[in-house]
Amino acid sequence: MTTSMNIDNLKTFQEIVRLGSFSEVAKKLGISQPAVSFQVQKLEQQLGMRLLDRTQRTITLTAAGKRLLRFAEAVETERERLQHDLEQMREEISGDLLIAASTIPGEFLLPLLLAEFKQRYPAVKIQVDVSDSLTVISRIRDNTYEVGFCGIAPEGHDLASFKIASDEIVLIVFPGHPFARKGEVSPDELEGEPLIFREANSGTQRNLESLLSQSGLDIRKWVPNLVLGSSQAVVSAVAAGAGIAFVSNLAIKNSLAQGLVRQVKVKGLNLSRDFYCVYRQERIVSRLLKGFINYVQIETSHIG
Amino acid sequence: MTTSMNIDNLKTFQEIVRLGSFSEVAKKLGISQPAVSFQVQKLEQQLGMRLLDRTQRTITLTAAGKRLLRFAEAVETERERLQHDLEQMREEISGDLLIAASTIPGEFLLPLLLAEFKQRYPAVKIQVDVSDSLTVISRIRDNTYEVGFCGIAPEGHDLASFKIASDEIVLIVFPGHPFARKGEVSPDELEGEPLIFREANSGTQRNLESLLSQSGLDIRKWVPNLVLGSSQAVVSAVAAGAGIAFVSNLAIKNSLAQGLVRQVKVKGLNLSRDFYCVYRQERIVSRLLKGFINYVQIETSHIG
DNA sequence: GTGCAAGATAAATATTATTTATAGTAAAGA
DNA sequence: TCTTTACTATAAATAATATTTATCTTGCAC
Repeated sequence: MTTSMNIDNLKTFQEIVRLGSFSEVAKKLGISQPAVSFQVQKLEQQLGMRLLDRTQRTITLTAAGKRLLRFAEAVETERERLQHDLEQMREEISGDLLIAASTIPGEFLLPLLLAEFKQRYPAVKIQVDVSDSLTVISRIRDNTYEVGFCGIAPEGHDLASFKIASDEIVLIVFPGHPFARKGEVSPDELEGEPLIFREANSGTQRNLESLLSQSGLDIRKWVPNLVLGSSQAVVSAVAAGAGIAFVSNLAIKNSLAQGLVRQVKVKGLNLSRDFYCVYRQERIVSRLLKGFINYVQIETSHIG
Repeated sequence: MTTSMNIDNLKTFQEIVRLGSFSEVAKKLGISQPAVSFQVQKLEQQLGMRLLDRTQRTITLTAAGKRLLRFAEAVETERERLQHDLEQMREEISGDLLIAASTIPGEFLLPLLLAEFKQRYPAVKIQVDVSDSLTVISRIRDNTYEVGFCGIAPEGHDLASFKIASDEIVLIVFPGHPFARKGEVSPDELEGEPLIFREANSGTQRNLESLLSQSGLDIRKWVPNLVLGSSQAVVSAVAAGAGIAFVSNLAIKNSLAQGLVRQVKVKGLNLSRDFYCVYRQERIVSRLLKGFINYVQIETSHIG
């Protein structure tokens, strides 16, 4: 009966008092009107007192409501101070960050991560250089870069690392394609299918080729049906029915959910890889680097 | 990403700092250890910063963690003040409360409601007198009582009322009884069944008899197999297989959920009724009465 | 190394909040 | 007085979140 009290509910309450209307508040907060009703009911039940006398046209605070309003304001003030101080602590984090990344992380993982990081720590300047996984690791080892992101966990005790994401190269087809119904195909069946690629000299493409050949599938013997300039373009082309393609599952989350493309298993082919954040433990001296690694850890902690 | 912040999470956080151990906190708060982990993770994600450096043996606050702790303490202080002031407002509510109630509300609804009310407003003295629904209404109308609870919504504009509960008289049998499998029986099938009753002169029993006879079912022609002194005793006897009985569904919630008895429909019999809280609008002058009615409204608002 | 203690994680489950659709209600206008 | 309107309340379904149980990982002590 004495359940948690949610700070959002308090904000809703404050807005109600300010605007004098449940539906206005709902509009303003981008939730439905019943949600506002329920939030008030929850507060009233938690406190065991009526907070608002609501008639059709007017909403008046009860004595208890007035008291709660003061509480809400006090909490709000404190919360703003907290926010401010934390910002402050983030501002203190400034400087340059030198990041080495291999293709997939550099293309799919880092853009989002870095955008959010920059928003939180605006004073930080970031440079990302893309190469392959082995180069990333050796550049971290020789101190050319401070942090690296790659598809190989480093050996040896000089480098620390943690997993940031799981990735799998998958075959995608457009939903009307015969493969879509089968769900799984054998490598032989792929021959003759119109394949869509990235440009042959792009990192993603080279990566793909080497990965597939490791699994015994040499895609170079297939003539590409279409060669495009970005992974997103490849996905769009598949969705449009122009052919089939191998892509990272990190690139197709949305398109899959929207049903624009279908994922098809290839028998005997398992191209899942983990990606790691790599750094030299003893290089973590700057607050910036420490903050960045903390940040990456927290933001990726939910990933399998 | 900037989701609600829960005051319970703050408390958990404070406890962690105090006890220095997730599992201890879990034990103390009566939740599982992973729940504590998750709460901390949620806070860290909301604030985008690491709050606790946790190694196997020790847990240390980060700078951000220290700041959050101060916030948590501030909120806690404010919450205690709020609590205190609301108690105060409740203390001011004192005096005598004269309640008239008909049998079912008096027996099933009010005990719980009044117990909680007394706990909140300890200074209040309550007297409940039980009679039948019509008497309740006329006693409210003539100002003998201040509030009434009965199974009839009053006519006329001098009395205000609102629904507090829905009740249905149902036939219950023990789970092994042939009726239990059928789920529905006709009134004729009831003849010869061992019926269990309350004493003939109890309010509940008289009520039941009149209700059933209104539906064309005269139970007085059946000889009771067993006569008991309380509704709970009747339910227990049915659960023990001593016979079948008509009872209010308000009395069997638990027993039903535990599978001790089964509810059986009787064809053509619909004995559902609503119960109301009744009062004279213009008599609500005392803070006590107002507080009581508010309280009842809030506590029963979830009822269909 | 082996075992232990403490936190992290995964998957399943329980709980809670929110939405959509609908009902109910007082006030305003015809 | 009847209808319309502009609100809030409610129900049922759904979505989102939190919690639990079971298991895993890891650093530390022995």
